[in-house]
Amino acid sequence: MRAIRIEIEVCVTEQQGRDAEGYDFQAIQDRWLPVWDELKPFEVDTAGAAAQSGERPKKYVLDMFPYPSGDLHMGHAEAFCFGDVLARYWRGQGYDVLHPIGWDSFGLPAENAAIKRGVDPREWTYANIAQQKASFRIYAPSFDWSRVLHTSDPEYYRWNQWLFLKMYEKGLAYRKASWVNWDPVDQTVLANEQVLADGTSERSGAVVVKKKLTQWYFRITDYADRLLDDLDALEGQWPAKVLNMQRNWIGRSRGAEVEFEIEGREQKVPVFTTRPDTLHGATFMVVAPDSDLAAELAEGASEEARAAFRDYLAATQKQTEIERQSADREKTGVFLDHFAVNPVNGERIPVWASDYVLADYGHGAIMAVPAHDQRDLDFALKFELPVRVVVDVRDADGAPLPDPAESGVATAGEGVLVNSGELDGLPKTEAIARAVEVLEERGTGRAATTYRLRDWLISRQRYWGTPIPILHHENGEMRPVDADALPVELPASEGLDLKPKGASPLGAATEWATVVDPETGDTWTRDPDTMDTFVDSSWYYLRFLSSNDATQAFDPAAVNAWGPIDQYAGGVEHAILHLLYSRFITKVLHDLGYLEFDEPFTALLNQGMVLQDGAKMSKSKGNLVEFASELKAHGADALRVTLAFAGPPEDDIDWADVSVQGSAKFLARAWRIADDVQGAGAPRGASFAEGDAGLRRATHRLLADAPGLVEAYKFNVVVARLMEQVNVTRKAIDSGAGVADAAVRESAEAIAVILSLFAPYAAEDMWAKLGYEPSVALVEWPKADESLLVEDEVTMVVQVDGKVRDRLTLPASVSEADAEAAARASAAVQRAIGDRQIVNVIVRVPKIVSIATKPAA
RNA sequence: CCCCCCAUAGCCCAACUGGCAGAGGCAGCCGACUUAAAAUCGGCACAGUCAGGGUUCGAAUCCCUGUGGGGGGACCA
Repeated sequence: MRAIRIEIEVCVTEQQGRDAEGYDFQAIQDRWLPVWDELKPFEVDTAGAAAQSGERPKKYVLDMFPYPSGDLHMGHAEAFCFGDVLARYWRGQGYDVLHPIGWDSFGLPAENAAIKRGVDPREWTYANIAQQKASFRIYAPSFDWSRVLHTSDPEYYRWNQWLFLKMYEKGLAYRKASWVNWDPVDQTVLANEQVLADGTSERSGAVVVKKKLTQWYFRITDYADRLLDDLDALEGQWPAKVLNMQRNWIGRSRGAEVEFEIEGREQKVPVFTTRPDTLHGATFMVVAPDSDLAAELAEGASEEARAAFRDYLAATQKQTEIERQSADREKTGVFLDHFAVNPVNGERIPVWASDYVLADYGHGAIMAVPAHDQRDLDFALKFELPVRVVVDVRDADGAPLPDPAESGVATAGEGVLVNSGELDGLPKTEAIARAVEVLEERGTGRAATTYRLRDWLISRQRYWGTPIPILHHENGEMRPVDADALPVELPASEGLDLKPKGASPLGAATEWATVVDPETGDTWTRDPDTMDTFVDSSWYYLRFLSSNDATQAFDPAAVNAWGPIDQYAGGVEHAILHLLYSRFITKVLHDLGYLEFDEPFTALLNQGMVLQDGAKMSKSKGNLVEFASELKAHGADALRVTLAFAGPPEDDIDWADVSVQGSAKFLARAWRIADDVQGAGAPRGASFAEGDAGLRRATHRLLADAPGLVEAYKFNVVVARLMEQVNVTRKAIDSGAGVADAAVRESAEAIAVILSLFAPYAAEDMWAKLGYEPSVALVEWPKADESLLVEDEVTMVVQVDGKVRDRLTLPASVSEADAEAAARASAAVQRAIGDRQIVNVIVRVPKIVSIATKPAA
């Protein structure tokens, strides 16, 4: 294995040596990197009046900023390739493009690496950032390097703290005791969004357990409706998949809240249901065993019932999320020795506790309608509770479905209400509306909506994050850190035990944590938790407009002139997490008056993953393709072209399916055209008008089509079109118009300009060979000449009964009548028609004539 | 169980959104160059669009059903 690798490298080296006069990516990279370092072609002024006047069109193009866990990998290569194609494209269309870069540099990997190796998380983090910066420099995305930010810099996270305090002021940040997701490996709490569907942590992979803890939350549920409804406006601009995921995640459910009286209890119990129409079929009530209500009811129950409940609750809490979620579990539960009163018919119904009811959804209690809800039916059959049909549901043939009590299958479908008093005879939808009216009239219920979305748990019991700027008094009082005392800087990690142990390491930094009020002499203690790093990334895009501003989080004027992001690019793994949080914070900042817009990302491109042999690359699987070695072996251009050409950007790329050599070959062919023109071609500034018409048409067709293709993210097609253009230009040089023809120069220039989206080095070198100054990245695209696009002659197809029977060469401007006449005159067409009778002729000039026939009468 | 997306040459992928199934690449084959190979250059071949039904003069494209794959949600009331 080792030997083969060396041999290959030797081959490559020899090849480079031999091609010294030809295309040599290494020499080209070495030539242009220092020039670009000097030129800084992508720095933009966002603060000046001109930049904010809107006189020149702007585009804010952003790639999701990287986490500095080691060097860049192929995933980064792909993501930043696509974002850069778009940034470069808009520059070529005459836009002022802001394309910044930064690092999402707080987070657990740094801390875990620090624990493992006994180094400061800072050192590890900033060393990795330096390495990634160096790799980026060679990979050469068109970043504005003047506005780099790192979220772990105090100058950044001080504004994170500012944001937290703004949220706190508005009541959007609060502390509560609740059952939370606890990661037993990383020893910290997690937000709901960080727990995977299988109940494991998205970070550590550990099975998440539930703990009751007091934690900080952001009140994202206040924004649930807006976060859901505003997705509609992103339709077509965001991938359908992400919109679908966000909608599912927010999970709005409309129905009604019904008040049930419980015998022997003053307060009524509210219950959420999507089917208020089936209230007459509610034959029992179920409450979540871990809810306060269950505990309270058990308290007032018989000794026996109380004991049974205690055992049941203990058993429930021992289960992991995975056990709890496993499909078709046998229903379990205990009778709570209480009865509720059905508000519509006064019926006395038993109250049970069962773990199929969740404490934190709705009100933690349900009305059970076993006839029309499978879960309730399973429970009713297990514990021999009554089942009453209140909706007459029929099958497709109109026959009544079997009685659920007999069949064991609940009937949840459409039907007409029965046994339901005033609702009898109404179809389901109308019955729901009427039921809500009745409840409201009687004051026993109202229309209501619930959400799957939970408030965002933002505190973490770890070191490497933004300290929460809150002080605690021993009397339980809390107060925010004064704005002028920000940032609350992290204490040095030296001397702190960073090992996960369930409590924040900051709590042990006694000197740091203790604050004495100079006026009162009172002692306060700093909140020991740090913020979820998704807080950091929820607003970083605003900071880029003024990343060096020490006086404010962001400059509202600049942000409103340049925001929102016109084009965001990144991985689908953030479909919910980052994108939802960022949308939320943007809406909050909008409501606080800082932002004119309330959606952060106008258009979103999700790139797929880079796989190897059908599997995600990983060291443990041994299928890792190293970005650094690929970059060294093939150069930045060939890598970028390969990634862009592999397929639609949102599809996964299997590295086994693509050919970097193929891309290198294409680049060499493209480059040689400029080389040929430099040697013997038309001079710079030559008039193209006299050039070869056929080649010119191809060039202008490319210029006409490329913008639409780029804007539709069809980068693979643009590269294919460039390959085609290189092929026809080669042909023109070798066996056509010849290298001196002006059309060849025109084509070479167009290739260089469009190629610069994908292969900035090769394109820059071509541009220089064509006699121009750097940088090609700043050149506005030549416009397609419409007059060159029209063909004089076209091939028109004639179909008879759907089959192609002839192809006619006709003037492009042919009239419908002439086209039809020509079609009818064709011998092949006449043969196909034979003695059949023509019933219809459809003419679409200049493409097709379609003749429909029937047998002669 | 519910929702969303996808299926085109051996492989990766195009097809102006209803109008000749093929742009591009990989792999393959033939030829040129070479002592030979690699590289390079020139050329060739390859599928009727997952299956079935429907709408239409005309369907890869629209509709229905199914199969296969990917993703999301899910004891959510």
